[in-house]
Amino acid sequence: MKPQPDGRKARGEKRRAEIIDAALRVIERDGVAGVTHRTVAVEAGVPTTSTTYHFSSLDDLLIATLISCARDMATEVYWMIDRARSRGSRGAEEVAGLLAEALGPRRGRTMAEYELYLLAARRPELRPAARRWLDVLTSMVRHDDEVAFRVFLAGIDGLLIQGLIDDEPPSAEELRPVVDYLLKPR
Amino acid sequence: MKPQPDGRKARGEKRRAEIIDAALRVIERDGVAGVTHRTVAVEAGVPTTSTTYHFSSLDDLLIATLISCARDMATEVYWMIDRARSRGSRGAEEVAGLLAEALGPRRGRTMAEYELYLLAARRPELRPAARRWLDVLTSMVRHDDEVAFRVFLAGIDGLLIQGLIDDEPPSAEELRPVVDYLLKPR
DNA sequence: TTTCTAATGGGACGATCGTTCAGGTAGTTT
DNA sequence: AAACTACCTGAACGATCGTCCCATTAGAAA
Repeated sequence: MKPQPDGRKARGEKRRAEIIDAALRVIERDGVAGVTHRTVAVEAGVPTTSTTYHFSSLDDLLIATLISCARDMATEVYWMIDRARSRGSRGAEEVAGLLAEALGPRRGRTMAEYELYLLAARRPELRPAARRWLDVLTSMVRHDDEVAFRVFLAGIDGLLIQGLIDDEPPSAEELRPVVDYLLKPR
Repeated sequence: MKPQPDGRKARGEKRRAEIIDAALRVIERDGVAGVTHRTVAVEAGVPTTSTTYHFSSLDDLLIATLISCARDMATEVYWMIDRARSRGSRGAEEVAGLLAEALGPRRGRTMAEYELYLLAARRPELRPAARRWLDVLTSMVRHDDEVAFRVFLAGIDGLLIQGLIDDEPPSAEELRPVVDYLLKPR
């Protein structure tokens, strides 16, 4: 890694990243429907033409944003598993806590993630990104029971998407027995 | 029920229903993002102003469409349970078949349903509609085990949304063991 | 028949959209 | 120094958007 290959490119990539961050905030707040060159530019505090310069089209910006979101999600899953292992836990408490957090303070982010799901349903090129956190989980944990593991993955997604349409987000305590059931071997 | 209270209103409501049907087809094909007064009007074969006459705003049209979609979904769930009961089945085969159908021939409709979910996540007034099929299921089946039932509901949703980002839709045979696991008492 | 009302549809207005362009700035290379 | 390149940005273009206006049609009520 060279420290300064090109100061101009470094600044450019930094701004590009800032635009992606701003776009993600717009998605969290208003959904994919709220993403325009102008709303993202205002959110990022840059002129409108800056978003068209760094992304060849609005679609490019949207795809880059959701892929970035998916990478963050996969990273979080990775560290959650790592944390649970270091405690020698089976993970039920960690999973219930993460779900409650995803449906509470991080609700906007969770909605953005499911908008990625739906976008990936219509655009095959986004599917690897949308499956990323599933792949991380699949590759990290031991599969004693293939079917039980698939049920676990589906259960997580179902609890999240159903939690999004609850009138108020469920607490970790409410989710705990369901997660326990999902993780309990038989 | 009077046969003809007003011929004009009858025609009006018929056209209103046709517009909703057209809007649903647009959502299935292009997603909520593809819904505009003009695209829906073209799909329905009516002039643009007709959609603005029957719906006070585009938002009203979108909401009416997704509520209609949710009602259809609830009706289907109702009859699926009824059919399974009349066969004396526990429903595993019916559920697996319904999932495969939802992810295969009826993929567009399924995507539309999950766009309703996400819209409901942002608009509390849509949540009762989005929860409707869950409520139908909850009210119709016996709850021996509350937690197991919640796992079942979450599992269905998770299998559907994950099936939407598979490269090719899973078959009923592939889904069967997972559904069996979800339904098996313990 | 006359009057009233709901539905219809052609046309257009202002707003906002994605995108382009051309000039300007600043860091890199020769 | 000059030449080059990458980034930046104000301004504007054409397309499309939601919505409104107003004349017309047709069924209901008088």
